[in-house]
Amino acid sequence: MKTDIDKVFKALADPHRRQLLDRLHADNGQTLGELCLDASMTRQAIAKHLGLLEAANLVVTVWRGREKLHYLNPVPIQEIYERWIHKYERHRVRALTDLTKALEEKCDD
Amino acid sequence: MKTDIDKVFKALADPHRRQLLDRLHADNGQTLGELCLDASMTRQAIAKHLGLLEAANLVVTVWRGREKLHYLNPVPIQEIYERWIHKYERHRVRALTDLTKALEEKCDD
DNA sequence: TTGACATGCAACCATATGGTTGCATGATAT
DNA sequence: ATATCATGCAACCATATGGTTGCATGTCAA
Repeated sequence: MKTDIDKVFKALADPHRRQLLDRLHADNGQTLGELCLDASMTRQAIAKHLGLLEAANLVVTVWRGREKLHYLNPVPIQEIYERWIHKYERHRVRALTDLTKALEEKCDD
Repeated sequence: MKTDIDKVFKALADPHRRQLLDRLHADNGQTLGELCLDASMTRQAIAKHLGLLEAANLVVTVWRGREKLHYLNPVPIQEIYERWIHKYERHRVRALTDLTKALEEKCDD
C-alpha cells in the first residue's frame, strides 16, 4: 500500500503535473477543458494526470452541471514541507559542514 | 533535457531513495556497504538509487581508498522549498478559501 | 604476490508509467 | 427530442523504472 506522503511525492514527480498545479495556482477552479487549452497532449492524458493529483489530494474537484471544476489543495504540499523538508533544514548547517570537511580531506591526498 | 529541479523531484519520488537520505541524515558519510546492511535488495539496486541521488546532487561522494563515502547535500532540498513550495505557502490561505467556497456552493444544490 | 574485499559496469527482465485511440455516458441548448 | 458538449472508461502501446545476475576492476592485507 502506498502512504499518503508517497502518493504526493509521486504526483509531484512529473513536470506536467507540477505545471497543472501551477496553472491552478494562477487561476483556480478551472474545468478540464480549460486546462487542456494550449496543451501538447490529449484531453485523456491530462485527465489522467489530474486523476493522480486528485488521488494525492493535491487537487479537489467539484461538479457544476457537466463541468468539473478543479481546485488546488495546498495542504499536502504543506505536509511535505513539515513532515519531510523541515527536518533537513534544521540540520542543514551540520550536513554542509560534514560535506565540506569531507571534501577538504579529499584534497589533502 | 531534464532540469535540475526535475531530477530532484524524480529522485525524491522513490521511498527507498528517501529512506537512504534519511539514513545519511542520521549518520552521514556512510559507505555503500554500510548502506546495504539490513536492506531488502541487492547492493547493485542500492548503488543505482545512490547514483540517481548523486545525479540529482542530493548526495555527494568521496573516495577513501576502495571505499566510497556518501554525504547528504541539503542544498537541493532547500531549493525545492524556496523555488517551488514557498510560492504555494504564500497563497495558501487564498487557495483554501477558494476551495471551501467551492465546496459550500456544491452543497447549496 | 596473491586472495579477499568494495565497488563498477552491462545485460537482462518484469512491471509501472505516460501517452494514444475509440467509444460510452450524462448534461445542455435549440 | 435531438444534436452537441464535457467528461469518463477501457484497451492498447512504447518507453521508463526498479530490480536481478554475472563479471570486471582496483585496493588492501597477509
